[in-house]
Amino acid sequence: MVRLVSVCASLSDEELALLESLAHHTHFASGATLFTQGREAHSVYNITEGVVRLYKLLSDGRRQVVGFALPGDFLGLAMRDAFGFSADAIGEVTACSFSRSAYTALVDAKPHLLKRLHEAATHELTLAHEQMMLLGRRSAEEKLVCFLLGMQQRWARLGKPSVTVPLPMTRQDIADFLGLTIETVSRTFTRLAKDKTILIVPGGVRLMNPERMNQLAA
Amino acid sequence: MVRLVSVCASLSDEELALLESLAHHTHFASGATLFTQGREAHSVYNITEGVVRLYKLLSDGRRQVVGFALPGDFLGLAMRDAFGFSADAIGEVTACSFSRSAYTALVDAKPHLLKRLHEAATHELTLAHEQMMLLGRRSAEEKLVCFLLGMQQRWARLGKPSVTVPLPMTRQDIADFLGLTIETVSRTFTRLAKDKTILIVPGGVRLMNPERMNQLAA
DNA sequence: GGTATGCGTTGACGCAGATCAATGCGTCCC
DNA sequence: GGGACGCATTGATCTGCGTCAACGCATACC
Repeated sequence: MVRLVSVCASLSDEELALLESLAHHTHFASGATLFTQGREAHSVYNITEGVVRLYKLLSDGRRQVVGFALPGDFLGLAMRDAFGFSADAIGEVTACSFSRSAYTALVDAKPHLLKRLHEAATHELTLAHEQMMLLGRRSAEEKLVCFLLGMQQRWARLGKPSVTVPLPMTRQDIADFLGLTIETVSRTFTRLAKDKTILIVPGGVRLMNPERMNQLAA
Repeated sequence: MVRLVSVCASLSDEELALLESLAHHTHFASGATLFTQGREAHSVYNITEGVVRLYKLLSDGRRQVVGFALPGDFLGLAMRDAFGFSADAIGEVTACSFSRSAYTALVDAKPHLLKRLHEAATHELTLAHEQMMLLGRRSAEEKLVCFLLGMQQRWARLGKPSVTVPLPMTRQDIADFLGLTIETVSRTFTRLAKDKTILIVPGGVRLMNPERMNQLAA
């Protein structure tokens, strides 16, 4: 889950063309699986359009969503041989896929590309640490507020800055990302809406009091 | 928090000597701070001896321990300019430190070293995802059992395989790592000891029923 | 129209783990 | 010795969030 845009910024036109020639454009229907935890990782994906849910399962069915991949994000890097988590499409998704061997060969040949990938992985790790703080030490309200601010920032960086944050994932997805239940997520949304901190709109949420939210996210 | 042993396995003798010549051996007293979250990252550290607590703080003092660094682990890689977390010594610690600029130059010059570092970072990310699952979806008992098994494995990989797991960190450190309170950690230890699943010994824990523990960790 | 299915909301109640508080038990230092 | 301090344990009580259950409200299909 690494942004290709930034990764590719260090490539020459020639190298970009090479990368493009290796890519397979693929479409995934809503709910379709891109790949499954534990399966051998043959491909690497770059999301072109849509949102992807990344998650791990426990044997008894408990689920932890480890992230949501947005357009530009790269999937399938963080594994030696097998995928460390599953990924499926939230709504329609288009992606470029690369064969793992071609990807590995390219990376071996281009050290500055590797450097970008390493920077990206390192950034992911920082985000993961933030998420640990959130999961281990924050209240339900703080979790939800941090989530909304985080999604807003991510959409903004993709060139869609807005106080209205699109939330294509279900309440259950959000709950499994934040370590909560669907009921707690729903109740917390309702409470924030009653506060006039947010306004719940179809397909998302409008941030009405970002100042208070930033204060809660501290 | 990346193991230098594995990183360095890909270096030639000459390169290892170069690395060694860049290193400053440093000693830290019990409780001493190696570096602080948010400060500019001038150095990179490799732990030689002892255990280091890695943690983030919230403005109101809530703490999340993001990891424990053991001998061989590398610290200070996951940041562009500033440290993303704080680190301090649990007991006496010795470490090699490298200036950040020397480290950067070396990495730029040795692509295969970079590749090792990237693999290590990627492994860290996988562990971080596991920790998210633990923090978001597991019960107190499961958290503790997973922690103990994880520490046992790490000591084993360092060449100290034993059913007696050393726990140099305080109960508070463990609590802050697992997203619990000190009281819950203490009570859960006591319950596991009454079960005869573990035996609490000075400075650690002896695993008496690894089978049951593995089952709980699922 | 009817009813089935999926998602979200709301309410009543229960419980795992937090909080508050006391006690034990080392080690250190005077 | 004794008391001060840091860490761990244990008990009593509280509470945030989970669980269970009902209901609302779309869209879909017969």
